[in-house]
Amino acid sequence: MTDTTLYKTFAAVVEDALSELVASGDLPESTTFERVTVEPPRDPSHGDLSTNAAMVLAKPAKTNPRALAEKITPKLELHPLITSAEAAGPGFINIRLSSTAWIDELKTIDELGASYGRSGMGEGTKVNVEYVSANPTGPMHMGHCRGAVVGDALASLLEFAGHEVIREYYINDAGGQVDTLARSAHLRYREALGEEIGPIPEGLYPGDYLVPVGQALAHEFGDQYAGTQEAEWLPLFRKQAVAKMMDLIKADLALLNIHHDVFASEAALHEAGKPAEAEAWLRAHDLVYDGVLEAPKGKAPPEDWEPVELPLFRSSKYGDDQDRPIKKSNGQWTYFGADLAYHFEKASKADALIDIWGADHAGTVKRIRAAVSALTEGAGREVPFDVKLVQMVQLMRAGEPVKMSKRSGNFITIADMVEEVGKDVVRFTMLTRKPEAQMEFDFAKVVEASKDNPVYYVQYAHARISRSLRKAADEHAITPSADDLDRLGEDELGLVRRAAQFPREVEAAARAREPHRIAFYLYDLASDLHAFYTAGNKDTQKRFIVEHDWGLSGARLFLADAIGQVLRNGLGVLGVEAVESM
RNA sequence: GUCCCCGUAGCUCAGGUGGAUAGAGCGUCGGAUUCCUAAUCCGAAGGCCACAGGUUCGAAUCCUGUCGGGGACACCA
Repeated sequence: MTDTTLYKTFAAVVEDALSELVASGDLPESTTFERVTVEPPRDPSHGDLSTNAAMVLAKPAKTNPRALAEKITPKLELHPLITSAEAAGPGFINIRLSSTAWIDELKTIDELGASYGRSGMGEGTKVNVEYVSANPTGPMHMGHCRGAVVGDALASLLEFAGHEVIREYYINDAGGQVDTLARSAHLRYREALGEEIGPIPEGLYPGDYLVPVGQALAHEFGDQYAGTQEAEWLPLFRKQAVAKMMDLIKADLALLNIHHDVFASEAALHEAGKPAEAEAWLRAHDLVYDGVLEAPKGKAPPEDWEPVELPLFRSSKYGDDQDRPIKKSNGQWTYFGADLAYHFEKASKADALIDIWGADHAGTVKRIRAAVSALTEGAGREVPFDVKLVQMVQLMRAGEPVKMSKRSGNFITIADMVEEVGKDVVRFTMLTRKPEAQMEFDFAKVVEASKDNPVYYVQYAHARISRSLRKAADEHAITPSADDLDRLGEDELGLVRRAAQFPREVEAAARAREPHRIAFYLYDLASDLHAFYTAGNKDTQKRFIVEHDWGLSGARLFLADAIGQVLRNGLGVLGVEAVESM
């Protein structure tokens, strides 16, 4: 993809000027431009663009920033679209662009359309984003929601920034909690066959969502497993119940418009012998050894604690606090043992890995990071691994915390939530905070005070544009036109300036892997649009549609159309609908 | 005790991987609506960027320590 967007164009212009100074001997041969930035200054009165080049390069050039800046500015001013370049403050170079530059950018937005903001930055490298990965023991509840949305938006963002993305879900279908699920399902199965089961015993899942599972099992198998030994039905019921739970979970995710490409099964990983393979390799490289596990740190060790010899992975060699067991004393794999093999599997099919985890798993980051380093390094192809920890959402209702307990079966599901406030509100709200910060989500606020909700604010901006375009077409037969764009004034170009930052925001957000930045950017863009629009309430000459001045109207509608396009593109990345009317 | 995250306006939060005078929303106060639907806009007040050192031309941002909040420290998943 060619870099046709404005900021990139002028970054190149600055670099060309610097290269000339290298050629003329004003800058040393060894000069690199890595630290040189070209960006819009915070304070718009400083111009359209600002570069720190003189400040960054003064030291190697053995001069002071102002003097160096004086050498750079004349070269910049030769460019036809630069009206002025001057040294300011401690050595910034402030650049002003001719309005033609912004009008060109406006045309670029129109030309690129849905691709405006798309970047080639990722160079097609393959990133695996694993998110949600909720245990298949029940429907999705609020605790999963934030990670699901953040992961999904991040995946879209990386795609938009030029990566190939694999959206993956890891099904923990091998552990003890699946036995509990199977037993709970079996109870419901007996219930469906007409047995009186009474209250759900302690230790089983009480939720109603298992009732239809029991019915389905009764329908499929009749009473053949009703009175038999557990060993006869357990494996079957595990499989069946997990499959049913995954159907439930997929349906819940679909409500948020989240769809994974790959569902990886932990049980399948075991069947394929992957953990054993990893262990063999690690043992051969002295990264797994038989040793005694340290007693748990902190307060008192558990009462039944006794030292046992277990196969341990040398995660401490990679920065973890201690070595971690990959197998239990009963010979089964630990969760970590499987997870290690799982990540190695993923790494073999991608150039980079990202996991989205709940913050309560923070303690296991180091060991997995260690395992990925050890295994991918050993395989001769180190794969970068990044974990995004998503903090808990404190669910509130009118200022009061909403208590949730999975044990009692009393929890707010994603389905409840989407039904109550809508998909777009859930998604956008989850993205209006950086993920590693704790957040509150108050139903009452989000629903009742909906007009104060940022998602409506942004959507309304888009709706206003759509409405204006419709009205112009229906009532005046006017459509956007590029013919008179030179009649656009400073107010209009201000909107273009903001819109032109979208590609930069996309790249910055993708680099930092922080989709929430797009949400904040869209809010700012919407704010500019609303301000512009409202100015037309008082002064009819400032409206998109100016009666009897169809040339100016066409140009303003062209602008409106372009802003709408950027809003659509940004909302698209976040998976939020750009509505036509509200 | 160890590790991770957080600490910015009264409240909820941004702050582009070191830049110029720290920004929004809500709330408070004062304005704008015979409308391209105000789910909007304009203005005012409100700050020791937790605290103390350090790094450098320059720090809310990076480093160290202290304090405060949250979370994790099992062969669970």
